[in-house]
Amino acid sequence: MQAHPHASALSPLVRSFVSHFGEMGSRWGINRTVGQIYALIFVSPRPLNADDIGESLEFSRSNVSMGLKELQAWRLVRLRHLPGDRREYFEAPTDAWEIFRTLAEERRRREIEPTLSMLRNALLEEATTEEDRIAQQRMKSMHDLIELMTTWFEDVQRMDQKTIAQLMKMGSKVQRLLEFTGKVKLATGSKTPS
Amino acid sequence: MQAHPHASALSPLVRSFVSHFGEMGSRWGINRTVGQIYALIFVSPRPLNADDIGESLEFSRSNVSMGLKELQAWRLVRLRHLPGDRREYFEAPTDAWEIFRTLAEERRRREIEPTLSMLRNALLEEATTEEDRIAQQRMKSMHDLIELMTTWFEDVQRMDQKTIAQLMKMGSKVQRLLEFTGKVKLATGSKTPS
DNA sequence: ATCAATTTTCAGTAATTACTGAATATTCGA
DNA sequence: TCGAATATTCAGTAATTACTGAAAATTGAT
Repeated sequence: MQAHPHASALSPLVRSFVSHFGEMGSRWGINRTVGQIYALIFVSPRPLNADDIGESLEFSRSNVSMGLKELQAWRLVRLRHLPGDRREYFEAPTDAWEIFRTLAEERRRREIEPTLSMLRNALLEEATTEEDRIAQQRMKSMHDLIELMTTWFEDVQRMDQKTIAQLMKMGSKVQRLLEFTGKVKLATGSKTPS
Repeated sequence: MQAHPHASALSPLVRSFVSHFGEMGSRWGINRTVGQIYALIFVSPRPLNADDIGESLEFSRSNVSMGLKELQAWRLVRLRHLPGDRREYFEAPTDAWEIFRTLAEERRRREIEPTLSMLRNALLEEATTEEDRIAQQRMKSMHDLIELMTTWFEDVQRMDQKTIAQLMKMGSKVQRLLEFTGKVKLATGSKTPS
């Protein structure tokens, strides 16, 4: 049932991780192949070259090449050279926060920004009919929420990891803190020093 | 250049909104058709039936039917009946926060939960090789981050909208508050009353 | 219970997207 | 500068996904 005998065997552990990312990738915009390549690089203890990948996953060389190109465009993998080897090797950042930030940024650039810009244009139009007025109202509330969230996200990204984690662990207890603050009246000299 | 003469004309405003959602939908898991149907319902001042939609967007009746089924599965539209009309009408929640929450929940259920569960299983395996040990380490950090974020998100979802908005508007100023708290030592009797 | 209105399903087809191998281009060491 | 090693492109094909029209199922009014 196993296809070719010459694939560098992946352990069952890695195999299942890789195949899950394949599935997930295709539920996403990313295709199955790309998901699998990423997963493989992510768990690999050393940088991999295109042949390693193609062999392990049994993809054609050209397919691997395209997949890597896409992963680089997403900034999820980076190119490296190993001394005394002409081939290109790839590795993925292992820090989960960093990965998350990269993904979020990239998605913002590709999906959120174009949407915001479309919405802004739509809101500049003069609505002539009642239908359009209502449509615009709804677009406005969508626009405002997206903008609020992205601004917030930018802010948060500037905080250091430990602080974010601390905040997240507090969860809704932050709320109480906020109420508390309402009473104390925080001295707001604003602005984070970059 | 306009295809068929009998489509209920959409205003340019609505048309561009709808088509943007089509594009975005296909970048997403959702397909173009479904994105457009959703956009149309979202901006419509009144509930729409399948024929309305098919006519406006020039999709076949069956395509609309499937699209609506998917949107219902995502809980992005809901079915309504108009008095004295046997047909099914659809409308979308207009509150942007509600939509966001629905989307987030649904995605969690479909994407995050299965991933967490795969990761948990992987972490239970006994790693026999060094490779597997390293792979597991990385999976663990991914697992922990996802879990932290989802738990946090659950917490936040329980807060009321106004509070969330308030918090988001503070952005990174929360950090200062947190530092401040460190000194005051907040009385933590924990747990939100459900 | 009947039947017209309405919705859903589904097999076939169209459109899109993914993948491959061969050809081309690039890179780097000698 | 040449040529072997390596990487990329691309036209053709395979696989997948989306869409349609016809048929079946469901619904609700009478």
